[in-house]
Order: sequence, then C-alpha cells, then structure tokens
Amino acid sequence: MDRIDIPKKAIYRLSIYHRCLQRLVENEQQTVSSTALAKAAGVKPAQLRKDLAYFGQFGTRGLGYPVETLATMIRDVLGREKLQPVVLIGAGNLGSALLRYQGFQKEGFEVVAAFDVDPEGVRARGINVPVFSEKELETRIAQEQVRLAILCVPVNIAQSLANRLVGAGVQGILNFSPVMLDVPAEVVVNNVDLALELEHLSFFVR
Amino acid sequence: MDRIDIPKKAIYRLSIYHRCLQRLVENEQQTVSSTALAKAAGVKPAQLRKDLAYFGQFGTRGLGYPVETLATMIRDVLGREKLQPVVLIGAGNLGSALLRYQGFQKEGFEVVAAFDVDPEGVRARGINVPVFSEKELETRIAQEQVRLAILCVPVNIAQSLANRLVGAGVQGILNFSPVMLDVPAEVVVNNVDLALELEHLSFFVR
DNA sequence: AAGTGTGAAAAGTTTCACAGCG
DNA sequence: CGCTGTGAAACTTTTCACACTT
Repeated sequence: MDRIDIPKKAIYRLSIYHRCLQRLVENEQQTVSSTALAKAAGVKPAQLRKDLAYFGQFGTRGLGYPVETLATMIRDVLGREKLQPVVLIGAGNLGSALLRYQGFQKEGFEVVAAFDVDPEGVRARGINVPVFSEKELETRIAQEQVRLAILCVPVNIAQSLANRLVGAGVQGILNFSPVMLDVPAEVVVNNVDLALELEHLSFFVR
Repeated sequence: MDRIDIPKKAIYRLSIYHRCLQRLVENEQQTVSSTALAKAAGVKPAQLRKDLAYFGQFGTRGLGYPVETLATMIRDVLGREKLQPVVLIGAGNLGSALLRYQGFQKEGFEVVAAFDVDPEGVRARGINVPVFSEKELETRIAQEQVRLAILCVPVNIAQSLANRLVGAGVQGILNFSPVMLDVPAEVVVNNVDLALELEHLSFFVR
C-alpha cells in the first residue's frame, strides 16, 4: 500500500479540507483554487496541493479544483462513504456532553450505544442514545460490529476498559483520559487531553 | 531567547511528563530513570532525555532524575508556577460540560468567568462558575487581566468572538469551534476539533 | 493569465550510539 | 555498572520555484 509515504499530518489536514469543501458545496461554488481553500484551512497553498497530489490529480490547471469531486474523493480516502457506528464509554460530565454534541452525527458518525456503571442515572438526563451497563460492553460491540470507541472514563480505569474494548474488536479509540493507553500495534489511539491543550497555551502566552 | 530551537512538540511532551511526574510524587518516589518515565509518557527514552536537556541538566548519571525537582522545573518552563485565570465563552452543551470538568482546576487553571447569550439559562444548570452576558466580555476580561480563553461557540460566530477576545487582551485561545480563526500573530490558537479526531481514526481503522 | 503538479532544497524532528559521570 | 547528556545520522515534513496545462 502506498499510504506508507503519505505524511500522517496530511491525513489530518484532509479532514480540515473536507470541512471547508462542505461549506463551499452549501454555497454552491463549483470550483476552488488551492490558494482560496488553503486560506480557509489555515495552511499554505503549496502544502494543500501536495497533500491532494498524494491521492491523484484532481485539479484543472488555470481553474482550480472541482468542489464536489474533491469532497467525494476525500470521503473515499478517509473511509467515510457511509455512516460509521461508534460507542461511547463513560457518560459522566464530558461523556454525556459528547452524547448531546451534534458534531459527530454531522460528520457521519453515529453513536449507537453508550456504556456506564450507572445506566439508569444517565438515561434520566435526557440522552437519546441507548445507554447500557458496562457489563454488556463486549456483547453489544460484537453484535453491532463496532470498530470505533470514545473513551471518557476516569484515569484509573481507562486502561482496563481499553483492554476490554480491544478484546471486543474495537480498532480505534478516541481517548479523553489523560493517560497513555497501552494497546496492540494494530489498534489506533487518538488522545484528546483537554487540560494539556490549555497547558500548552500557557507556554506561549508570556 | 533560546526557546527558538526547541521543537514545538517537545513543549507538548513536557506537559505529559509533568502529569506522569505528579503521579510519581503521589507515590512518593524520589527518582525516576528516563526509561521508566519515557515508558509512562509513551515516548522513547532518548527523546525524553533530549527534551529535558533543552532546559538544563537535571539528571544524575547512574541514578536518574529527581522527581520533585523535575516537576518544578517543568512548571517553571510552562509558566505554571501559579494559578492561571481563564474565561470560557459559550456555555452550550460542550461549554457547560467543560465548566463542570475538574481537569482544568486540577492542572492549575481557574475558570474565573463564563459568558453566554443566555446567562440565566446557564446559571440554572448548577454551574459554580459565575456566568455573565456576553456583553460584559470586554470589561470583565480587562478587569481580571485574563490572558487565556476557551471558545465553545457555534461556527458562525466564532470569528467575531475571537476578534472581541483579542481586542480585550486575550493572548491564547483554546478553540473548540471547527473553524480556523484568523488572529494576529502574537495570539496563539489551539484548536480542538472533536469530530476531526474521530475522522482521523477512520482512516486508520480499515 | 491563472493555477496545478512536482522535484529538489530547506527545515524540523527523531533516533542512534557512545562518551563520560556518579 | 547504570544511566545521563549529546553530537551526528537518519528520517519526516514543509516550502520553494518553476515547468506545464487549460
């Protein structure tokens, strides 16, 4: 597979480009130049062109890129042609906010189930997603063939739940616990550490 | 300033190291080797040593690093000796979850005020942080000399609020809106795009 | 004229491997 | 002997500049 020499960061940017393209589609724009799209995405034009070129030739010289076609190709590359099922573990503060968050649905993900130690308590909070006891985690994930999980549990139990997720067949974990998960090489973990992002700002702000 | 040739990513990792060190302090460990700390932080030992070496010599050969001293030096470098005041703009779903989130406080940040178009509605939800109308944004930020802001507003108004924040003296923005903010060069923006992180996983999961 | 595609140079980052200290 | 500190090598990513197409 020639994915090997594609910069990992280019994949990230692809998502950003896709967002910007969606907005252009809404505005019924037909084509867009690398300069314009790059500006919207916050990158340099040359980088945008190079990123796209990893996947083929989509632009027309002198004209730019066809908005629709480009959006479609990015969806293909990112494996997002169809709705992806996701589960969420730990519906505490952050977890239940994410369950109410519309951004995932909008981008083509469906949170099909949430798990918590206290499913009753979570259901009471007006969450639309079905909430189950964490005991049912393995069976339900296997049943629905879910590959992606969002992990929002306290630090001390994060690793053990990650192990169970992997055992159940999950291949990608979006981890909100501030701890580095130890998982097999074929499983991808993406860490989102909110406090850390704030800390990072501190360094640059005087 | 010799910060110039310190890899930006090293700064990120410093925060991670700090987290791990905090845990060691709790366990009353006196020293730690680069191998052990690197493992906890999810990096290679050589990288850890190199990262620390940018800021001085802290280790003892044959022994390792003094846990306490190292934690203190990282706090110094990151500018986190004392509590940093932060404001939060937009207390919707995500915003109010963040207001309840304990992680920021734990890492030395204090959310001193939140702003929303409907402060009454937000207050009703059992938030401890004082909530004000967004009209008061400029005056209160100036008053409390706040430098950091967490922005959780809808895409369409994110840029205009960013402008107001910058005008009020904010120098760092943790931006949760899926849009690239256009700010003066001296202002730092750190984007956290939740849907994008999930999308990113999609690519690697078959 | 406008704007893509791309090799080659530059910049940035990680890893290696080992000298040197306690 | 164990473990840090570090120069040099290897690798990755970004930027440049321009040939080339419509």
